[in-house]
Amino acid sequence: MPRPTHTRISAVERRVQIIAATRKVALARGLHDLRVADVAAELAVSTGLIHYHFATKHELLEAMLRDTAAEELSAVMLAIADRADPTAQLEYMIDAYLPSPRRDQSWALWIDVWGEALRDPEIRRISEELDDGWVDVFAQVIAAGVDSGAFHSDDPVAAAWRLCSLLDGLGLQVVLHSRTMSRAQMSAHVRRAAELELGYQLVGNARV
Amino acid sequence: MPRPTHTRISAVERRVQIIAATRKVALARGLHDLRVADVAAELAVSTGLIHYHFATKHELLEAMLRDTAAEELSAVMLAIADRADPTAQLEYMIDAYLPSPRRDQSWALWIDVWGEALRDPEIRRISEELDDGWVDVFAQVIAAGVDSGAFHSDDPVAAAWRLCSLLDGLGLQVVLHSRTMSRAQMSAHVRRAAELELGYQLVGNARV
DNA sequence: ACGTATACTGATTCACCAGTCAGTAAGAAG
DNA sequence: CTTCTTACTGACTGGTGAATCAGTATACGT
Repeated sequence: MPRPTHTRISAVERRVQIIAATRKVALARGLHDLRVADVAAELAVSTGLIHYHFATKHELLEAMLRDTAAEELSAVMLAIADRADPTAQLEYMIDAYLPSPRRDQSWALWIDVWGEALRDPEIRRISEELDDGWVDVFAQVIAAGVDSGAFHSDDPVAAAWRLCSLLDGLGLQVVLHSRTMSRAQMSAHVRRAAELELGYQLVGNARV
Repeated sequence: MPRPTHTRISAVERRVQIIAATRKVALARGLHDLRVADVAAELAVSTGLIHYHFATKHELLEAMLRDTAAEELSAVMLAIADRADPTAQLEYMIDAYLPSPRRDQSWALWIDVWGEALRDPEIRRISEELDDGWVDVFAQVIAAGVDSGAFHSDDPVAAAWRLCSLLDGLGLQVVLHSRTMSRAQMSAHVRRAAELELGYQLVGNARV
């Protein structure tokens, strides 16, 4: 004799709630260890409710990742729009990409996503769009810098791919093997690579 | 009334067999989807036998990854020793790192390992040692090239970390999003980065 | 007030798979 | 040959967690 005890809210509102809770659990426990029951517990609702709104766990994760990726991208783009100077924009983007105590969970999430993406076309698509998004923004900033004479590059898009990929590879080291590489070392490496790539000195580039 | 029907072999031999079978299954099905039963099936033995030699699945994976990492590293080092010229050595290493139809499975394996390493200190250790190993070899080759005047770099180890991390980041794109980046594009990116980093022209560096 | 669409419950089902264990035989040692 | 160690079997157990579903209450429209 099951009986609902909780507040009824509209389906759209509930979906938003559930996605937020899913993100919270995924960041805390990791994508791999996330159980539908955890998400339900987070909202103090039944597991049945989660499945009422999302047919499968896979669908739930997909929605949450899509949402998170879009949010991350729009946050960077918004922050970039606030700055006029390409130099300041590049500085900001590099800082925003670096792992940090506050962002380590998010890095871990996307590293898990890479593994998931190997097996799952939908997830692969989401990860691809996020990567493309970052590269686009980097490329725009670099192109603007080339126009203003602050940087030079004969191919801003290619330079953006190299910078982004370097950030991915280095970030992986920092998150996985913090003993081997610190955030400060990573920062120095990226700044050095940006110097070489864009013929430009970023501030605060301590030697490794 | 269980009864053994198969050839008895020594424990050491069997362990080697099982590790090889585990690697095969992991490459084919992915680390994530590997079941102990698959490994047993691969050798046409019982699941009990696997657990007789490896107490847990985790122990089995650990042994297999340790083995695989060591093998990969010694293969590169051997190939490097065959070449006297630092330029040829660097060429070879970059080619060996690039994903290819033959190596895609191995890339997928290590990408899965990154995710696993997030949660597992032992696996993290193995991945760390492999990465350190590659960087060591790169650093030695670069240092040799600096001595011979072929490259210049004021910090071969740092340059090696940047090259290796770039390779990881780009390889990820190729394996995950082959539509976005091809092996040829990756190759061009790496060669371009090596040029910038080492002040040196590698052969065959087509523009992207 | 009444009916109906819809949000929600939670016990249950179902499948999966690592790890166990009692029993069995090969082959080395004496 | 007998004994004893060691490799090996395969049915079974136990834990896990996604997904189901019959039943229940709420809110909204009429």
